[in-house]
Amino acid sequence: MELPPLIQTFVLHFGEMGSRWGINRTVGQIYAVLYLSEKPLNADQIVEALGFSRSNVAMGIKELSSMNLVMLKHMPHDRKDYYATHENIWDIVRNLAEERRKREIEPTLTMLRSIILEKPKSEEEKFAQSKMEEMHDLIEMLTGWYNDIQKMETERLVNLLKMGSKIYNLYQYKDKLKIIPGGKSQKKGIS
Amino acid sequence: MELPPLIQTFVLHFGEMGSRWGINRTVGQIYAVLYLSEKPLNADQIVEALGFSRSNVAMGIKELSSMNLVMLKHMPHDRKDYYATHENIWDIVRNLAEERRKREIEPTLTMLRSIILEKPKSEEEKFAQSKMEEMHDLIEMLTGWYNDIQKMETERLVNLLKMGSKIYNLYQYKDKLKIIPGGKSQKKGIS
DNA sequence: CTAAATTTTCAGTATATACTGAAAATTAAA
DNA sequence: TTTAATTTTCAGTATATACTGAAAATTTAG
Repeated sequence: MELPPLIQTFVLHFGEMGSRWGINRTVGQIYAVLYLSEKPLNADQIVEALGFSRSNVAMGIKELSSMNLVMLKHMPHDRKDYYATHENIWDIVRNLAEERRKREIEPTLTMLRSIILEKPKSEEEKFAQSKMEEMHDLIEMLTGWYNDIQKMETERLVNLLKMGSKIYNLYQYKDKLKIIPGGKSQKKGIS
Repeated sequence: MELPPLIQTFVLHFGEMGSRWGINRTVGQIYAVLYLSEKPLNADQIVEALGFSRSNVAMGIKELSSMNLVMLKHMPHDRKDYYATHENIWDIVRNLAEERRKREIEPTLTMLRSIILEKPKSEEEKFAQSKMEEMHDLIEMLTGWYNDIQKMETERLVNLLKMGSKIYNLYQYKDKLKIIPGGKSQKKGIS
């Protein structure tokens, strides 16, 4: 690998981090190289940059594609496949979140739902079921919120994030406020 | 393992899920058994329930402790160590989030900060640096929001979550609203 | 269609991670 | 203290995951 040192540090770190993110070292490094590259790269360029075998790179790309983390591109007069990460970093965040929901949350929710429906055959099972129900309701609340957020435009989302918990200063007055006349619309309370 | 079938399903699922959560099967299953148990359990009871070796259970408990996911308890006239999960499920969520921040986010932020400070030696490095800066700023914004949220009382947090993106209906009027006289307090706009 | 370029698959192998039993360390009752 | 109960550590082994080269499949230019 003969990447500039500054880039190499990032790439290696991303590879290490990968394992904590459910992707392996190879996949993490491939993603990092693509993220930092100004132009899309083909598989041979990635091999060149990282020193993995061609087949390993192919598998890594396959995994990244299945996670919607890279896009296939083509260059004029070149039949090789080129790959790039998404332009907008918020698209990446949204994709990552969605991937995690699908892989880490959804299966658990399904499992919980089916177990909760069963009839408990002992006090032990009854207690366990109540704990599972609690977990189910919590996850459902969190994913409900997440779905709401996922639908928002990025600009609005950023505004909300920047406000942080200060939004609560508004919330506590939700039933007591009224818009000062003169704006585009008037509203009493919040639906 | 001779757990009731309903509990066994949950435990096995949690074990499988563990690998996607950065903990291994053993650790996931131990956690699941503790979560569903009405009383704290000692290591031998966990061995009994799951069929792992004593030493494997010891290591699993050690890892769960280091993640603040289990608490050590003692029973009268019994010198064995007993373990239990936190009572309040929100404490669990907060702990999990904090663990992830420490393990998945903080190291990356540190690495990004140090690289951004270096002088780029080529156009390629310059571009890479700008991408890293973008990533850094995004992560900082998200963790800033997260810190805000982490400080909130659970009840308030739940209210906010239930509102979801409807909160934005409030936000857009933030500079235009005034509290209807007669409430406990009055405020113009938001600090 | 044929043939060259390119990508993908997969069985075998290497590497990393998890698990065990035995032995060491710790704890606390006597 | 001593000693029995209990927990923890660790070297060796088993298991799972990652990686490779060679061969198969796919793609496209001619």
